[in-house]
Amino acid sequence: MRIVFMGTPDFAVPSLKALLAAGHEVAAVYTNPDKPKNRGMKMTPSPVKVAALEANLPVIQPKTLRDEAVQAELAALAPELIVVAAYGKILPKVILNLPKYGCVNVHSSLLPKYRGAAPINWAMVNGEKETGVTIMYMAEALDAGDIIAQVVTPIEPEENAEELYNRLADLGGVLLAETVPHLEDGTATRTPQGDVFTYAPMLSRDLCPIDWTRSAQAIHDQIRGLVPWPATTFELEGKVFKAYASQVAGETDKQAGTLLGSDKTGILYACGDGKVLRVTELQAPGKKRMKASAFLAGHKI
RNA sequence: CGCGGGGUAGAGCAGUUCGGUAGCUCGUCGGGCUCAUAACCCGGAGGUCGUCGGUUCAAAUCCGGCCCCCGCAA
Repeated sequence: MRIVFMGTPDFAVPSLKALLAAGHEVAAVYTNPDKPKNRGMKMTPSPVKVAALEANLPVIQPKTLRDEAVQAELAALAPELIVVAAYGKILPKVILNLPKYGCVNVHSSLLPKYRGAAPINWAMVNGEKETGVTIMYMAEALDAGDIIAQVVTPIEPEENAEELYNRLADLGGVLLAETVPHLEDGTATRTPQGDVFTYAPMLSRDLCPIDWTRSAQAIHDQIRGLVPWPATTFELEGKVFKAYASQVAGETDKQAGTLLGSDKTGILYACGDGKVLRVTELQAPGKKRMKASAFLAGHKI
């Protein structure tokens, strides 16, 4: 099938590769323009752009899809299907109606739960036991289209959002490759999402500070759910540290937020439910992310 | 020129201000102790102090160049 692919971050790369591996003709890859990032604000291409160039695919990076010239260029590619995976732009109606088989989206949640930008993180932060990937037809409202296919996966108790992200990205590619033939032969189903849904808005720094009065499990979910960005924060020795991994460990009668000390593998804090949280991976200001055991080798707590 | 930190033993750090024997914690190796240990005790190995040059009797430390790394910022 002749497909135009649209995506930007790492999450979209397995989907693109799955289409290629399945032998589809990818006429072009749309991705967000290179942006100045990192130290020195160097211009950085998106992961999808890198993957597309490796595959010798044409890359198109419009600033907006509302521009008529951009739309005409897309129409000229004559896609039979447009596949969108975390592209980062809203597709106007003219584009939604362009391809013969429509526009489908790979979304990393079990819709209608967690529509929006950060479904993986929110599912974990909220302590969900399972999540998944949904392929759906795209509608004008964000992540509101009819569901074509879903795959469910458990959220492992000690997994972090980065690991889950990678798993879901791969699952998305697999599910996409399975689904496209059904679109082509007309056996794909369409299930409306209904009226009940939730949103997973963009992550922000407001979500980062630890509230030690919450339960140890809730804080644990927060820490692992915000990896690698924006990362949960806590204060130590008057400085703001980031926490990247933790364990719920034992009980205490100390007040929530009390620094209980440290052991071989981490720094111990009292939480609101009388449980202890052990921070096992952290990052000091200006330093790199490291195991708490390494940090403790050079710092007395 | 976006802001900032750093390169010292396998890891994490101190030492640099004020040049003078390379140090701490962890790990590792060997031995001891213990019913037992990510416990404790004793002993050992392991470092061109990023690199090139300069100053000096003497440079991890002072001066200059170069290389590399990292954090913030999304």
